[in-house]
Amino acid sequence: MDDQPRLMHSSHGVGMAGHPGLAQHMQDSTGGADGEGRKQDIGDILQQIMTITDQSLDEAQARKHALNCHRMKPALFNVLCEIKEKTVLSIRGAQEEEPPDAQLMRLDNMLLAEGVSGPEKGGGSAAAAAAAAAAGGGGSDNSTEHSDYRAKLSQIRQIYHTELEKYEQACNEFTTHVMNLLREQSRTRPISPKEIERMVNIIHRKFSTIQMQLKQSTCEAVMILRSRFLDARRKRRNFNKQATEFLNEYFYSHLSNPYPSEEAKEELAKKCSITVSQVSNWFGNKRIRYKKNIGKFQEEANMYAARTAVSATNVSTHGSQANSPSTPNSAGSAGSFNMNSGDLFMSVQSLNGDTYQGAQVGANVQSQVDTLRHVISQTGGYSESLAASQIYSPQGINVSPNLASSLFRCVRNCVLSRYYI
DNA sequence: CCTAATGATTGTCA
DNA sequence: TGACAATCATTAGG
Repeated sequence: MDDQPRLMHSSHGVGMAGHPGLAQHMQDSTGGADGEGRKQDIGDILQQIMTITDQSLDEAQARKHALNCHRMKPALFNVLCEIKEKTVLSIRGAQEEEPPDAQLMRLDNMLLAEGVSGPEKGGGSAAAAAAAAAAGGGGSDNSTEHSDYRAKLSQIRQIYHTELEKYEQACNEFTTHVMNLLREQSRTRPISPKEIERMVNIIHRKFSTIQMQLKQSTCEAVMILRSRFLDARRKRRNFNKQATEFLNEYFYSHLSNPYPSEEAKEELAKKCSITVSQVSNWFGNKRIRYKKNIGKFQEEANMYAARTAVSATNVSTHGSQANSPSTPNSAGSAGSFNMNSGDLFMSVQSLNGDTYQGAQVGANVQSQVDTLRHVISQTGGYSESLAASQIYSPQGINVSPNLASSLFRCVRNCVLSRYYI
């Protein structure tokens, strides 16, 4: 406490606690004749008061009692009252009510929003979810990070509440102690109930300052936790295998136009447990990387084409519709788009396609043949659809048109010959 | 430890 | 605003 709690005088003439007959004493003390003797007495009393702290507790109590019973005590009391009245003016100005603290309100709001000072647990998880949403994160270990965040937040919450309780308890104890002390002192010096009340206010203000520091530290802790959580989410995590497969499936089956609509993105996001923006990122990356080096992705493309063909065939053979098995739901549409609508995506490739590598083409063709063999053996022979699919069209191979055409024919013949055996 | 793969970010353009 | 291109930063495999 930097500013000593000074006793405040209430309005003039208010009775002092424990001293209803103060005026009487005052009049008694002013009319005396033996001034010298009284001065001596007062000097003694003051001396005793000054040395009271040097004495033991029992001694002090005894001395206090003796002072209370001293015949000059009322006179001393009056003097104290006079001094107090004189000092009141200089003190009064310092006792203004503080306006509601904006910073405290901010802290309170934040603690409430973060679920630290809220009514019940669960606010923490909401905040965690909000943080996750803000980070745009998803992913497989989503829940573990959430629980980690929740655990840390509830730890903070617990510490906060424990400390708060401690402070409140200490504040109450101290207030009671001071009030008792003042009541006790009011027997020897003039203290009004209002002054006691003011003293209590001062104590409460001091404790609320401490509370604010606690709130501030808690807020800081939450912010640090939150930023760490968000940073962790911002870290790159590879998508799980299944998610990548879903994305690749879509990409290669829509190779002619690998630009999923918003709805398609949402559906993919749902299937892959990632966000729509992550889907967009993935397609953005995929398109550009595919375009940059088609050869590298050829095998992957073949694999997914084969896979979709297989699944399409399975669907068509097991399903009730037996009309057109050559048009698998996604691959088929892409294929037909490719053939009819001039394949914008791939035509871009043809224009700036400078990645021709002879050996690579050989490998590509070989891998295509292998894939097709595999597909045929799986499907029990179904080649027309595959021959028409964009993967095996001349445009689908990143070579000069003539070479591509001949290779394409070669592959198709190979396939057809196998089929017709 | 090096390197390729890959998800995310940023700046630019139509 | 979405796509693209370049780049960053992290992960994973040898």
